[in-house]
Amino acid sequence: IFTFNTLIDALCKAGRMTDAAQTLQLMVEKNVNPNVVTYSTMIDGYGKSGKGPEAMELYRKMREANVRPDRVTYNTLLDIYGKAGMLAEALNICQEMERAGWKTDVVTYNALIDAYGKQGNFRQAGKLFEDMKAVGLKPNVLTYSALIDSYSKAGRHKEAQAAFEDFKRAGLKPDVVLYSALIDAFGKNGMVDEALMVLREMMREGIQPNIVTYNSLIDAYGRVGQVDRALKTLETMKGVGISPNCVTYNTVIDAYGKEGRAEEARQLFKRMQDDGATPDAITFSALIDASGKSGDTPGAVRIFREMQDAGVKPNVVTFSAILSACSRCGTCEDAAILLSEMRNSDGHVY
RNA sequence: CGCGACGUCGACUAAA
Repeated sequence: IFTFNTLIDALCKAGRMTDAAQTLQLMVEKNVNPNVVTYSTMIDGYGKSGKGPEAMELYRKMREANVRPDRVTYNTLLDIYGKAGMLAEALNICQEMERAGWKTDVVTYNALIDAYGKQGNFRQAGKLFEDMKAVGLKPNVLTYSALIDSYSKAGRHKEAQAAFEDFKRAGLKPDVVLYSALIDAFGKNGMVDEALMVLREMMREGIQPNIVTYNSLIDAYGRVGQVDRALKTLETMKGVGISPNCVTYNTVIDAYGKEGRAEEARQLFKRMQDDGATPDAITFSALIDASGKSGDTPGAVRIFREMQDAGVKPNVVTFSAILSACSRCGTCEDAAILLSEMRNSDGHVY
C-alpha cells in the first residue's frame, strides 16, 4: 500500500491525474484497499490541478467506502475551498472536522489565513492569527508568510513589517519565502529602497535569493518606472546562475509597456524565446496591452494573431486588452471580428 | 496500549 500511495502521490504532483486515477483503479483490482492516505493524496491532486468537483466527488466515494477522513484530509479539503475563494464551504469543513473529533491545527489556521488574505480580508486573517495563539497553537514560518502576504495584498505594508518584527521577536528564523513576501509587500507599494534593504538583510543572514525573490524585485522596479534597473536585475540573476523564467520576462515586458516602450517590449519578447522561455497568455496580453497603450492598434492585432499561431489560448484579460486597444483607435470592425472569435474560442465568455 | 511510516498550509507577472 505504501508503494501505491507513493506512486499515486508522484503522479498527482506531476499533474498526471488520469494516471493516478488508473493506479487507484489498479489497486482495487489487486485487492489492495485504498486507505485514508490514498484518498487524501488523490483529493489533494485533484485540488491542485483545479479539479475541485472531482476532489469532492472522491471525498464522497471515500466515505461511501467507509474510510474515515482524518486531520490531513480535512485540511486538504479546507485548502481546496479556500483557494477557490469558497470561504463558507471552508468553514463548514472546519466544523465537520471538529464534529468528527479532530482538533484544528496549525495547518488549518494557516490555510484559513491564506484564504482570507487572498480575498483581501486582512482583518479576518489577523483575527485568525490571534485566535490560534489564544487556543495555544504556535504560529510557524508559514503562518507568518501567509499573514504578511495578507497585509501585502491589502496594501498594508506597515502591518506586514510589524508582523515581520513580531516574527523575529518570536525567535523564528525567516526563510527565503518569508523574505520574498516582505520584499513584494514593499515593492507593491512602490517602496523599492525598503525592498532592497530587506534583500540586503536576507543576504546578510546567509539566505540566497531565488527566482521569485528576483522576480519580486524586478516587479518593484517596474512599478516605479525604473525599467532599466528591472532589466539590469534580470541580467544580475543570470550572472548568479538563475535563469529568468516566463514570469521574469513577463514582468519586464509589462514594465516596458507601462512606460510606453512597446518596441523594447517586443524586442525582449524575442530575446525571451531565444532564451528558451515559453511565452504564455500573460506574455501576449502584456504585449497587446503595450501596443495598445502606445496607440498601435494594428500592432496589437498582429500580436493577437501571433498568439493564435503559437497555440496559446487567449483568456478574458487578453480580450479585454485587445478590445481596449481597438476602442482607443476606433477600429470597431476589428473589435467586432475579435468579439465573434472570443465567442468561438470559449463558448461562455460573457 | 504506545511509537513510527506515505498524504495537507506560505512568496513573483497581464486588461478594466
